[in-house]
Amino acid sequence: MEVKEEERIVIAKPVASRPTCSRFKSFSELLAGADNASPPNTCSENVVSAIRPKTVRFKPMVNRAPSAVISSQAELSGIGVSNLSDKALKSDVKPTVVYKPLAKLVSKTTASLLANMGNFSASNQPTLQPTEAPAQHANQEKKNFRTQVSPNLHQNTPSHGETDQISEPSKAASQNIEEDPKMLPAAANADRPSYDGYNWRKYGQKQVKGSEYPRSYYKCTHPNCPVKKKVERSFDGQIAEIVYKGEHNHSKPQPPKRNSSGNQGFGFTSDGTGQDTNNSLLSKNPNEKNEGSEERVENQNEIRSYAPLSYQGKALLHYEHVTTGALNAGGTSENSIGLSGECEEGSKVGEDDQPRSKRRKSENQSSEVGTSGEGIQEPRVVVQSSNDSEIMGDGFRWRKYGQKVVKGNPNPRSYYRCTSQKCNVRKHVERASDDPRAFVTTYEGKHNHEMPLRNTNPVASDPDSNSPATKDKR
DNA sequence: TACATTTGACCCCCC
DNA sequence: TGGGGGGTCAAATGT
Repeated sequence: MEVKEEERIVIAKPVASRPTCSRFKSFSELLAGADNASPPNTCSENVVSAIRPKTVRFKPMVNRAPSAVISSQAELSGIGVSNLSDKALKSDVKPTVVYKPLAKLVSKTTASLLANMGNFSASNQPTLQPTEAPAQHANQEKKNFRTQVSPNLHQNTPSHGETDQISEPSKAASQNIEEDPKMLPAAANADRPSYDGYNWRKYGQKQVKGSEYPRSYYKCTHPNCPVKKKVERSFDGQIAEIVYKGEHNHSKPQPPKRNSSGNQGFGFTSDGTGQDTNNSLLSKNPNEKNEGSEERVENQNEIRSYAPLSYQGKALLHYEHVTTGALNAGGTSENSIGLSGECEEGSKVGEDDQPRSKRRKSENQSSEVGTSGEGIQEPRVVVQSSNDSEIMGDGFRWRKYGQKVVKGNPNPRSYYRCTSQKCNVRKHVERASDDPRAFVTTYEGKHNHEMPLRNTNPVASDPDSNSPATKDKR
């Protein structure tokens, strides 16, 4: 059957994370199904097997492209866009698309970018990413909101959190893209700038216990730059978590301004941490050391969270996404974001031009990062979300201080503290073992302060804001 | 030919 | 003090 065939393809594909099956079902669902013991499809199994591919290189399979796209979308949708998809998904058995990307207006720039994006046919992206991604990103970056939203609610109201979610999709897309791109010749990927605007080189990947996702290790390619980051991606290709270590001792590399074409601006590709990139790109703030900052965790997984449970229950986090980078405020910024996500490809495209080595060199040049003129961006302000803390669905700002795998649940548990100085409230979040899509949040203590306002406007809103300025100060 | 990614293996840290 | 696990290294592989 068709499915089988695809599965096969999947297997062949190195990227375990992206089960081709996605087309049929989202990975998460598959997982869920697996957990439930009711394997949704044969695919699930296959997928599993595929998960740990041995060095198989991706070959840009013709077939794959479509599938990939689809998957990406699905994933994306799943991630961010829960809204549309939610209904559909829920209603449908098709888990594949958890969320569908909402069609949103895209700025011209975005459109152009998209258009430029090579692989992704305009068809795909434009609809998906451009629309959502941008908006989402902006939000995301704002803070990594984790919203606990009911599945349905998710996107209905594009609230911040939602937006974040949305962004996710974009990210997801980006990620997917990223990954796909990875599939691209290695060289092409090399040192490619991520959304955060920095260039990263993958130096390792490992399956971490308790984590469903493989963890990838990246180093900043800038000479002498100690910054490293760990990226965990969900099978969907979504970034489950990103942790930065160290601070960049250099400004962001300028995005290659090669062609005037839209791509240019985004030279970056997502390393897999697409998120980061988003910010950076958008933000272009030279300052952004966002990433660099000690450790930031971005969880996007949550995006999928479904039902927001009250404190105790299973809370679904939309996603915790902390974009390292700044977020674009407003939808416009989105463009960039969305782009960014997609940009990978675009970026790649652009970068392809240059020899990898050059790319690296370009990094060094980064000093001007901010300027990148990629026309792409609209001067939108990008707010950098502070990676340190994020406003979660519960409306409070939390800082992740640990993660651990607890018995009884294969999923890692993340520990958060309320960032309010006087507040001792803590909570830990973990995926429900029975329902990977659901997050269980347990709170300890009571807040002795009011819930921080969430600003819709990324820039202004966060006190913590990650606005570049603030960060810098920090 | 050069370079990036993959991945098994090793090292070190923490419990 | 030992074991487990995370993080890093480096050869192999592929583009």
